[in-house]
Amino acid sequence: MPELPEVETVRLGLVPVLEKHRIAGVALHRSGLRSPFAGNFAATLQGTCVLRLRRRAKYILADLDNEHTWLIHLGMSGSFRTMAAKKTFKPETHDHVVITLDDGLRLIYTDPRRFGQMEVFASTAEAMHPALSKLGPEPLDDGFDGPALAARLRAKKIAIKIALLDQRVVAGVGNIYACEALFKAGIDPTTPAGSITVAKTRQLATAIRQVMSDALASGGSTLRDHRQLDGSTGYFQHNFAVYGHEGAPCANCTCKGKQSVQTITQGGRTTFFCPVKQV
DNA sequence: CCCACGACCTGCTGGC
DNA sequence: TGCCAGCAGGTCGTGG
Repeated sequence: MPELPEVETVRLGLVPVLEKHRIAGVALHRSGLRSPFAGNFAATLQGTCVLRLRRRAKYILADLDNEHTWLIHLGMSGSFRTMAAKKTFKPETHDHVVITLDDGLRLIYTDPRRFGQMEVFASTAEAMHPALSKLGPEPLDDGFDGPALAARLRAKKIAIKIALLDQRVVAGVGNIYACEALFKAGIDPTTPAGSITVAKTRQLATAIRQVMSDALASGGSTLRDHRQLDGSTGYFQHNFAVYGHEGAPCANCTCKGKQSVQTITQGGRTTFFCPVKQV
């Protein structure tokens, strides 16, 4: 599912469920997700209180009261739902992790494709964590602007679209929002990243921030799997200008529908763009 | 270091 | 109706 707006939407939904609550029980319904649950995963969570939920890039981080951090990545198809612990629970096929909270709520993690990730690590080791240590700037943080982005793109020869998917360049951007931001900024997705002008780089940074915050305000985008905890969908998918619109006139473009949205494959993923606006 | 590509998994869609 | 190729919001490892 999940790029920054979807992950942040899920985090916000988890806050009232987890923060200041004690984990009474952890049940694992298989040995792992993308990789096996590391050694003491369930035992380390068991009995701890969640102090705070944070997000970094596409990771949700829960600070526990035992000096450990619980890391969650939703992969492509991960989602959470809750149900009262009193109810009988019969796990469905892809319900992999079931957490019981001290207030009698049950939190269920479902992930059909199992590209997700869950682990616990000592909080002091966060700065050295392989998945977290190399991440680029958060696009919604104050410091993210044209120069900050330019510094990460400098000298790169790879296509800008591919660079935007690199989490070391900007954190939290995925295929949808990379396409949408490049459209908004009017940049050809195949442009070598390091050759984009200062002015265009500034527009791109602004476009990334705008797309991310607009999507967040809409609860993210639901193509298939993304759900809030109560099962409701995001609705930013209705505002896509180009993503998923191959052959259709792009929104608000100078081509006025005469040209249509086209697709190319970059890095094995589909890029949607307007050949008139994005030059 | 850079980059292209396949692997990891399941489910859905569209074409035949 | 059934089967199968192709594709899907992400990351990681390998090889050139």
